[in-house]
Amino acid sequence: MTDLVRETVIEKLRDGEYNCPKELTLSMFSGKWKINMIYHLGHDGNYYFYELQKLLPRASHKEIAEKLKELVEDGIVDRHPEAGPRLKVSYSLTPLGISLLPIIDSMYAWGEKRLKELQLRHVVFGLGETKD
Amino acid sequence: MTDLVRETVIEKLRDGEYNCPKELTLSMFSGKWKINMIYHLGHDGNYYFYELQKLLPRASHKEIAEKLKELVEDGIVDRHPEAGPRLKVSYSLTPLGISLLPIIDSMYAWGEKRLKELQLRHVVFGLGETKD
DNA sequence: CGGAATCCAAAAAGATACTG
DNA sequence: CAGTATCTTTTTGGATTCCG
Repeated sequence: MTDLVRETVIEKLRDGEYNCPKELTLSMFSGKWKINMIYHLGHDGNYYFYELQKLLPRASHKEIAEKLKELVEDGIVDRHPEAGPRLKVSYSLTPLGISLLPIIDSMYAWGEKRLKELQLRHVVFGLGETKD
Repeated sequence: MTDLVRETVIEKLRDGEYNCPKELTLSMFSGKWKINMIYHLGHDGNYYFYELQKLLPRASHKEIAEKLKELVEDGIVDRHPEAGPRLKVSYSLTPLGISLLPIIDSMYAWGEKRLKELQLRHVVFGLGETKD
Protein backbone atom coordinates (compact mmCIF):
# COMPACT_ATOMS: atom_id res chain seq x y z
CA MET A 1 0.00 0.00 0.00
CA THR A 2 1.11 3.51 -0.60
CA ASP A 3 0.80 7.08 0.54
CA LEU A 4 1.30 8.04 4.12
CA VAL A 5 -1.57 10.50 4.17
CA ARG A 6 -4.02 7.83 3.11
CA GLU A 7 -2.54 5.34 5.57
CA THR A 8 -2.92 7.77 8.42
CA VAL A 9 -6.48 8.58 7.51
CA ILE A 10 -7.47 4.92 7.26
CA GLU A 11 -5.85 4.18 10.59
CA LYS A 12 -7.58 7.06 12.29
CA LEU A 13 -10.91 6.04 10.80
CA ARG A 14 -10.48 2.51 12.10
CA ASP A 15 -9.66 3.78 15.56
CA GLY A 16 -12.68 6.06 15.54
CA GLU A 17 -10.52 9.03 16.44
CA TYR A 18 -11.03 10.85 13.21
CA ASN A 19 -11.66 14.54 13.09
CA CYS A 20 -10.30 16.12 9.97
CA PRO A 21 -12.66 15.98 6.99
CA LYS A 22 -10.40 17.74 4.54
CA GLU A 23 -7.64 15.19 5.07
CA LEU A 24 -10.08 12.45 4.27
CA THR A 25 -10.83 14.14 0.98
CA LEU A 26 -7.18 14.74 0.23
CA SER A 27 -6.41 11.11 0.93
CA MET A 28 -8.81 10.10 -1.82
CA PHE A 29 -6.61 11.49 -4.56
CA SER A 30 -3.26 12.47 -3.14
CA GLY A 31 -1.42 9.47 -4.56
CA LYS A 32 0.91 10.19 -7.42
CA TRP A 33 -1.42 9.43 -10.33
CA LYS A 34 -4.85 9.18 -8.78
CA ILE A 35 -6.05 12.62 -9.62
CA ASN A 36 -5.27 12.04 -13.28
CA MET A 37 -7.06 8.73 -13.26
CA ILE A 38 -10.15 10.21 -11.64
CA TYR A 39 -10.07 13.10 -14.05
CA HIS A 40 -9.82 10.91 -17.12
CA LEU A 41 -12.42 8.44 -15.93
CA GLY A 42 -14.71 11.31 -15.00
CA HIS A 43 -14.47 13.18 -18.26
CA ASP A 44 -14.02 10.39 -20.77
CA GLY A 45 -15.95 7.50 -19.24
CA ASN A 46 -14.60 3.98 -18.88
CA TYR A 47 -11.07 2.91 -19.58
CA TYR A 48 -9.36 -0.42 -19.77
CA PHE A 49 -6.25 -0.97 -17.73
CA TYR A 50 -4.05 -0.89 -20.80
CA GLU A 51 -5.69 2.33 -21.95
CA LEU A 52 -4.85 3.98 -18.67
CA GLN A 53 -1.28 2.83 -19.18
CA LYS A 54 -1.20 4.66 -22.49
CA LEU A 55 -2.78 7.76 -20.96
CA LEU A 56 -0.16 7.83 -18.21
CA PRO A 57 3.04 6.76 -19.91
CA ARG A 58 5.21 7.96 -17.04
CA ALA A 59 3.40 5.80 -14.50
CA SER A 60 4.64 2.26 -14.08
CA HIS A 61 2.48 -0.80 -14.43
CA LYS A 62 2.83 -1.37 -10.71
CA GLU A 63 1.80 2.15 -9.75
CA ILE A 64 -1.29 2.06 -11.91
CA ALA A 65 -2.33 -1.29 -10.51
CA GLU A 66 -1.75 -0.18 -6.92
CA LYS A 67 -3.56 3.12 -7.27
CA LEU A 68 -6.52 1.54 -9.02
CA LYS A 69 -6.75 -0.98 -6.23
CA GLU A 70 -6.81 1.75 -3.62
CA LEU A 71 -9.39 3.74 -5.55
CA VAL A 72 -11.59 0.66 -5.66
CA GLU A 73 -11.08 0.08 -1.93
CA ASP A 74 -12.02 3.67 -1.24
CA GLY A 75 -15.22 3.37 -3.25
CA ILE A 76 -14.14 5.92 -5.86
CA VAL A 77 -13.76 3.54 -8.77
CA ASP A 78 -15.61 0.45 -9.98
CA ARG A 79 -13.82 -2.52 -11.50
CA HIS A 80 -15.41 -4.42 -14.39
CA PRO A 81 -13.66 -7.66 -15.35
CA GLU A 82 -14.67 -9.03 -18.72
CA ALA A 83 -14.73 -12.73 -19.46
CA GLY A 84 -12.65 -13.95 -22.38
CA PRO A 85 -9.50 -15.74 -23.46
CA ARG A 86 -7.47 -12.77 -22.29
CA LEU A 87 -8.49 -11.03 -19.07
CA LYS A 88 -9.69 -7.52 -19.75
CA VAL A 89 -10.72 -5.12 -17.00
CA SER A 90 -12.31 -1.74 -17.40
CA TYR A 91 -12.71 0.92 -14.77
CA SER A 92 -15.24 3.66 -14.17
CA LEU A 93 -16.08 6.18 -11.48
CA THR A 94 -18.64 5.31 -8.83
CA PRO A 95 -21.22 7.94 -7.83
CA LEU A 96 -18.89 8.75 -4.96
CA GLY A 97 -16.06 9.24 -7.42
CA ILE A 98 -18.23 11.44 -9.59
CA SER A 99 -18.98 13.58 -6.56
CA LEU A 100 -15.28 14.43 -6.42
CA LEU A 101 -15.26 15.91 -9.91
CA PRO A 102 -16.37 19.43 -8.93
CA ILE A 103 -13.44 19.64 -6.55
CA ILE A 104 -11.01 18.40 -9.16
CA ASP A 105 -12.46 20.78 -11.71
CA SER A 106 -12.01 23.71 -9.36
CA MET A 107 -8.44 22.57 -8.79
CA TYR A 108 -8.01 22.48 -12.52
CA ALA A 109 -9.32 26.02 -12.87
CA TRP A 110 -7.08 27.31 -10.08
CA GLY A 111 -4.06 25.58 -11.57
CA GLU A 112 -4.77 26.93 -15.01
CA LYS A 113 -5.00 30.49 -13.77
CA ARG A 114 -1.84 30.12 -11.72
CA LEU A 115 0.00 28.56 -14.62
CA LYS A 116 -0.75 31.58 -16.79
CA GLU A 117 0.57 33.92 -14.11
CA LEU A 118 3.75 31.91 -13.79
CA GLN A 119 4.26 31.85 -17.54
CA LEU A 120 3.80 35.60 -17.74
CA ARG A 121 6.40 36.07 -15.02
CA HIS A 122 8.67 33.71 -16.89
CA VAL A 123 8.51 35.92 -19.95
CA VAL A 124 9.34 38.94 -17.85
CA PHE A 125 12.33 37.14 -16.39
CA GLY A 126 13.43 36.31 -19.90
CA LEU A 127 13.41 39.99 -20.75
CA GLY A 128 15.57 40.66 -17.74
CA GLU A 129 13.08 43.04 -16.19
CA THR A 130 13.12 41.47 -12.76
CA LYS A 131 14.52 38.60 -10.80
CA ASP A 132 13.27 35.51 -9.04
CA MET B 1 12.89 19.09 0.06
CA THR B 2 9.92 16.80 0.17
CA ASP B 3 7.05 15.41 -1.81
CA LEU B 4 7.59 13.83 -5.15
CA VAL B 5 4.48 15.38 -6.67
CA ARG B 6 5.68 18.87 -5.89
CA GLU B 7 9.17 18.03 -7.13
CA THR B 8 7.83 16.78 -10.41
CA VAL B 9 5.65 19.82 -10.91
CA ILE B 10 8.49 22.24 -10.20
CA GLU B 11 10.76 20.39 -12.56
CA LYS B 12 8.21 20.39 -15.34
CA LEU B 13 7.53 24.08 -14.83
CA ARG B 14 11.24 24.83 -15.11
CA ASP B 15 11.51 22.86 -18.30
CA GLY B 16 8.49 24.62 -19.79
CA GLU B 17 6.87 21.29 -20.56
CA TYR B 18 4.02 21.73 -18.16
CA ASN B 19 0.51 20.76 -19.07
CA CYS B 20 -1.46 19.60 -16.09
CA PRO B 21 -3.07 22.41 -14.08
CA LYS B 22 -4.71 20.20 -11.49
CA GLU B 23 -1.39 18.67 -10.50
CA LEU B 24 -0.01 22.13 -9.97
CA THR B 25 -2.84 22.83 -7.56
CA LEU B 26 -2.44 19.52 -5.82
CA SER B 27 1.26 20.12 -5.40
CA MET B 28 0.46 23.28 -3.44
CA PHE B 29 -0.99 21.36 -0.53
CA SER B 30 -0.33 17.68 -0.93
CA GLY B 31 2.45 17.57 1.65
CA LYS B 32 1.58 15.83 4.86
CA TRP B 33 0.56 18.86 6.94
CA LYS B 34 0.24 21.66 4.44
CA ILE B 35 -3.49 21.53 4.06
CA ASN B 36 -3.93 21.87 7.80
CA MET B 37 -1.55 24.79 7.93
CA ILE B 38 -3.32 26.58 5.10
CA TYR B 39 -6.67 25.89 6.69
CA HIS B 40 -5.65 27.21 10.09
CA LEU B 41 -3.90 30.26 8.70
CA GLY B 42 -6.85 30.95 6.46
CA HIS B 43 -9.51 30.69 9.11
CA ASP B 44 -7.72 31.95 12.19
CA GLY B 45 -5.26 34.50 10.80
CA ASN B 46 -1.59 34.63 11.71
CA TYR B 47 0.24 32.06 13.74
CA TYR B 48 3.69 31.91 15.21
CA PHE B 49 5.85 28.92 14.47
CA TYR B 50 5.47 27.58 17.99
CA GLU B 51 1.70 28.01 17.80
CA LEU B 52 1.58 25.88 14.68
CA GLN B 53 3.57 23.28 16.56
CA LYS B 54 0.87 23.21 19.22
CA LEU B 55 -1.87 23.04 16.60
CA LEU B 56 -0.18 20.08 14.92
CA PRO B 57 1.22 18.02 17.79
CA ARG B 58 1.79 14.97 15.59
CA ALA B 59 3.95 16.89 13.13
CA SER B 60 7.64 17.10 13.92
CA HIS B 61 9.53 20.35 14.26
CA LYS B 62 11.42 19.46 11.11
CA GLU B 63 8.30 18.76 9.08
CA ILE B 64 6.67 22.01 10.05
CA ALA B 65 9.77 23.97 9.19
CA GLU B 66 10.15 22.23 5.83
CA LYS B 67 6.54 22.59 4.81
CA LEU B 68 6.41 26.24 5.81
CA LYS B 69 9.51 26.86 3.76
CA GLU B 70 7.91 25.24 0.73
CA LEU B 71 4.69 27.16 1.21
CA VAL B 72 6.67 30.39 1.29
CA GLU B 73 8.59 29.37 -1.84
CA ASP B 74 5.32 28.60 -3.58
CA GLY B 75 3.90 32.01 -2.70
CA ILE B 76 1.13 30.59 -0.54
CA VAL B 77 2.39 31.84 2.81
CA ASP B 78 4.16 34.99 4.01
CA ARG B 79 6.86 34.91 6.66
CA HIS B 80 7.08 37.71 9.22
CA PRO B 81 10.20 37.66 11.39
CA GLU B 82 9.99 39.85 14.48
CA ALA B 83 12.99 41.58 15.97
CA GLY B 84 13.77 40.82 19.60
CA PRO B 85 16.05 38.96 21.99
CA ARG B 86 14.46 35.67 20.91
CA LEU B 87 13.64 35.16 17.25
CA LYS B 88 9.92 35.00 16.69
CA VAL B 89 8.35 34.39 13.30
CA SER B 90 4.71 34.56 12.39
CA TYR B 91 3.09 33.26 9.24
CA SER B 92 0.04 34.29 7.24
CA LEU B 93 -1.56 33.44 3.93
CA THR B 94 -0.74 35.49 0.86
CA PRO B 95 -3.58 36.51 -1.49
CA LEU B 96 -2.62 33.49 -3.54
CA GLY B 97 -2.96 31.30 -0.46
CA ILE B 98 -6.31 32.83 0.32
CA SER B 99 -7.46 31.96 -3.19
CA LEU B 100 -6.98 28.30 -2.29
CA LEU B 101 -9.45 28.45 0.58
CA PRO B 102 -12.60 27.81 -1.48
CA ILE B 103 -11.07 24.59 -2.73
CA ILE B 104 -10.05 23.51 0.74
CA ASP B 105 -13.47 24.41 2.07
CA SER B 106 -15.15 22.31 -0.60
CA MET B 107 -12.82 19.48 0.31
CA TYR B 108 -13.81 19.95 3.91
CA ALA B 109 -17.49 19.76 3.03
CA TRP B 110 -17.00 16.65 0.92
CA GLY B 111 -14.98 14.98 3.67
CA GLU B 112 -17.54 15.85 6.31
CA LYS B 113 -20.35 14.32 4.30
CA ARG B 114 -18.33 11.21 3.54
CA LEU B 115 -17.30 10.88 7.17
CA LYS B 116 -20.92 10.80 8.26
CA GLU B 117 -21.69 8.07 5.74
CA LEU B 118 -18.77 6.01 6.95
CA GLN B 119 -19.77 6.43 10.56
CA LEU B 120 -23.30 5.35 9.82
CA ARG B 121 -21.98 2.25 8.10
CA HIS B 122 -19.74 1.65 11.09
CA VAL B 123 -22.71 1.62 13.41
CA VAL B 124 -24.45 -0.86 11.18
CA PHE B 125 -21.41 -3.11 11.25
CA GLY B 126 -21.39 -2.89 15.03
CA LEU B 127 -24.95 -4.17 15.06
CA GLY B 128 -23.93 -7.06 12.89
CA GLU B 129 -26.41 -6.17 10.18
CA THR B 130 -23.98 -6.39 7.32
CA LYS B 131 -20.34 -6.93 6.46
CA ASP B 132 -17.49 -4.97 4.97
C1' DC C 1 -3.99 -8.51 -20.10
C1' DG C 2 -4.20 -7.72 -15.39
C1' DG C 3 -2.36 -8.44 -11.01
C1' DA C 4 0.74 -9.83 -7.41
C1' DA C 5 5.48 -10.85 -5.58
C1' DT C 6 10.28 -9.92 -5.37
C1' DC C 7 14.43 -7.33 -5.08
C1' DC C 8 16.74 -3.07 -5.05
C1' DA C 9 17.36 2.01 -5.28
C1' DA C 10 15.41 6.45 -3.99
C1' DA C 11 12.82 9.34 -1.07
C1' DA C 12 10.61 10.76 3.14
C1' DA C 13 10.25 11.09 8.08
C1' DG C 14 11.69 10.71 13.03
C1' DA C 15 15.26 11.79 16.45
C1' DT C 16 18.85 14.47 17.80
C1' DA C 17 21.82 18.11 18.09
C1' DC C 18 23.80 22.58 16.84
C1' DT C 19 23.43 27.69 15.70
C1' DG C 20 21.98 32.68 15.81
C1' DC D 1 12.32 30.51 19.11
C1' DA D 2 13.26 29.28 14.55
C1' DG D 3 15.94 26.99 11.32
C1' DT D 4 19.33 23.74 9.61
C1' DA D 5 22.19 19.57 9.44
C1' DT D 6 23.12 14.77 10.31
C1' DC D 7 22.03 10.11 11.00
C1' DT D 8 18.91 6.22 10.94
C1' DT D 9 14.66 3.92 9.93
C1' DT D 10 10.62 3.53 7.31
C1' DT D 11 8.18 4.09 2.87
C1' DT D 12 7.91 4.39 -1.72
C1' DG D 13 9.00 3.55 -6.53
C1' DG D 14 11.09 1.19 -10.57
C1' DA D 15 12.31 -3.14 -12.81
C1' DT D 16 11.64 -7.68 -13.31
C1' DT D 17 9.35 -11.93 -12.94
C1' DC D 18 5.63 -15.13 -12.56
C1' DC D 19 0.76 -16.61 -12.70
C1' DG D 20 -4.30 -16.79 -14.10
